[in-house]
Amino acid sequence: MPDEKEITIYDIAKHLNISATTVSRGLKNHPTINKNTRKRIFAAAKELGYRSNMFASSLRSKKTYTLGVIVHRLNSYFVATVLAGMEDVANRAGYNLIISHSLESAEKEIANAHTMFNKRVDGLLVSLAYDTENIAHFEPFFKKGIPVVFFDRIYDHKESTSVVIDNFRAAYDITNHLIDNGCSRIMHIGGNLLRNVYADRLRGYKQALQDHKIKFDEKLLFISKLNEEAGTEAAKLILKMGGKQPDAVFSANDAAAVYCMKKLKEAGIRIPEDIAFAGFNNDPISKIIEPNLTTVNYSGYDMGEAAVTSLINHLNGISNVKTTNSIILRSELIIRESSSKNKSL
Amino acid sequence: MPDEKEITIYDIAKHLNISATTVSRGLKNHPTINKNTRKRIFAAAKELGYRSNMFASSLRSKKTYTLGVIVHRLNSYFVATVLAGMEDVANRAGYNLIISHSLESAEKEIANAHTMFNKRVDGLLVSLAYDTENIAHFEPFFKKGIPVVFFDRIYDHKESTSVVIDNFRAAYDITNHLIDNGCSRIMHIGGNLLRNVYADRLRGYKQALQDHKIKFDEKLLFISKLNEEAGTEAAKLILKMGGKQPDAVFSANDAAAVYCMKKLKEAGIRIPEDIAFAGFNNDPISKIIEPNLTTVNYSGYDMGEAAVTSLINHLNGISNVKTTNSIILRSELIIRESSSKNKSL
DNA sequence: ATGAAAGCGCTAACAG
DNA sequence: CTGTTAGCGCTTTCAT
Repeated sequence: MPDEKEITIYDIAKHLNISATTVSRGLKNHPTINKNTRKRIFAAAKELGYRSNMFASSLRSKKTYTLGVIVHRLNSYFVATVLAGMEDVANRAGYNLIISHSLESAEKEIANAHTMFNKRVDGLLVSLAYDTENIAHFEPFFKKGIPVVFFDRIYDHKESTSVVIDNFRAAYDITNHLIDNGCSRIMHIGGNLLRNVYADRLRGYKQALQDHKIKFDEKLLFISKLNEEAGTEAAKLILKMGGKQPDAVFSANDAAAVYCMKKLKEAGIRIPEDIAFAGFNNDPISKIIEPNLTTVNYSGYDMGEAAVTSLINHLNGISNVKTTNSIILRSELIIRESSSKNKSL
Repeated sequence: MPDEKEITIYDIAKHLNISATTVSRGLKNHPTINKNTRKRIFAAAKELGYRSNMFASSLRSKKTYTLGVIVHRLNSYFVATVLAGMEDVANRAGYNLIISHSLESAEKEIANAHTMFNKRVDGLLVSLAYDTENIAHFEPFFKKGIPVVFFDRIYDHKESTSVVIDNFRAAYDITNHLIDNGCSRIMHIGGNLLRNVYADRLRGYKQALQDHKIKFDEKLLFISKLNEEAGTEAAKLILKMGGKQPDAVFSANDAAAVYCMKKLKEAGIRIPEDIAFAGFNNDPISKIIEPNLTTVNYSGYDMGEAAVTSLINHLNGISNVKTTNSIILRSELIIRESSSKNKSL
């Protein structure tokens, strides 16, 4: 083992004939240390190959400069963009990210929360798993005053900030768009209603129907995991409907929409002529499927940025959870061929 | 701040009228501690709400039970699968993962390596960024005897293990497949040749050509970043070739293949009749594009599992980098419609 | 502007 | 099987 021994601030202190205290302060650019002394300290640190011992530091100072992130999955274009946004802001502020994923399982999310707690993150960023029923596993954070920010898949809680888009509005708009294109039997492929994103999208859908005097039909609601399998299942369901097939499908995400389209196309259904389609998220696959999928776009990067900014502000005592309860980001409807019954673009 | 004070092993010790040492050992299930005492310790820990202080522990023991992971990007189906495999094995062995991404930039990779080093990870798992030229930034790890395992995008280094598939062979096979389907002017969309994966795939492609007495044509080689833009560029290039267009394209990844196909289709080129296509990685989009894309499949999950297993074994002194230099995983050719010139499946 | 001393919470000898 | 002792490397009063 070529284990050169670690250089500590004491080594630097000895080397410079000053005290460890001064070195510690100097390294942190403490103002009470002579500028020249500081320079010498940094030079010595570099020369000796010093690296700070975060454990010793954290043990003492009780700050870790680490933020925990729990996402529902990693394998998602949207999530990856969020993480990129988070990392940018965090790094710029001197924080590091510990990323973990729940794989959509509440059980794993709970385990991750435990780990984060034990790693003593300074703050936590969470997008809930598909089937998380309550947030008891974050209670320890609240109790200790460790700030928790929810993003996208949020949970309303008086002690934490949420970063979201107006899912209700976006769903309302996209459903209206389908109706404007002459659709009236619109199927909705939704997700677990425990999750705000899916509950709100369903509400928006229902509201749009109601505002056009279209009666909500229970049979046209398909709640699922919104994955490939779910999309295929939805298609099978549609194919079994016989004459009462929908003339449009609004899916709460792009994946389910795309796999549903795929299956229907194989069965000879024409899109959008027979059935129009709309998704949600503007995933890259929405531009690969033919016809290209109408969807809702919102910036994961901005969301990540907003979430971390809010968290760090809070950590610095600049903002307060009591005043900032939620941050709403912009979203936009992207109309593509899959929903244009009249003309193909 | 509702900052209840932290419970330490001393609190437990006092509570139970035993020494801190015994508590420390008991918590770790040290065999020399009476089974009954252990039970009482755990009960007390739970009762008092104890949580271990990893900093104090790491400071003392010099082990962090943390593995660093540096991937080229997060936003990739393959990478996400790898991470899932890694997490499974790591967690089961009591290790945690710190994940970071270089966003394909060598500069960011270097910064990440620094961070990992300062966080004192017990071991490192790396898939290199697109343009990393050397691995000087991992030198500190080698020097300190911290094991580094490369996976997928590896770098041959005498002190570290690599986990890969036989890229040469896979590319050779897929090119042969195209030739067997009657193609002879096969274009290759490749990546940076600094990366083993792309260099090996190019070699496999060339070897297949040579074995069929087809001369390698420099004009049919397009080196790029293999992203959406690159695919589109490749398509433009093909369209400009006039009569000398290729009759097949083998892309070193699915993304470039798919976006190239998309552009060509818009221009009226028929696939596979005019130009056959093959990609690499079996990304979900390969099954969305029409016609479905022939590609090479290999399990990211298995790769993640293998990499972490190897790393942990090494940490436990079970295996040795000097004996295990590389682990080769299985891959398979998946033939779909995009390459079947004769009949559509 | 700098230093001395006292821990932060845990673990690793070494003793019993 | 259990306890005593002595730090790990750093930060933080409190002095000077």
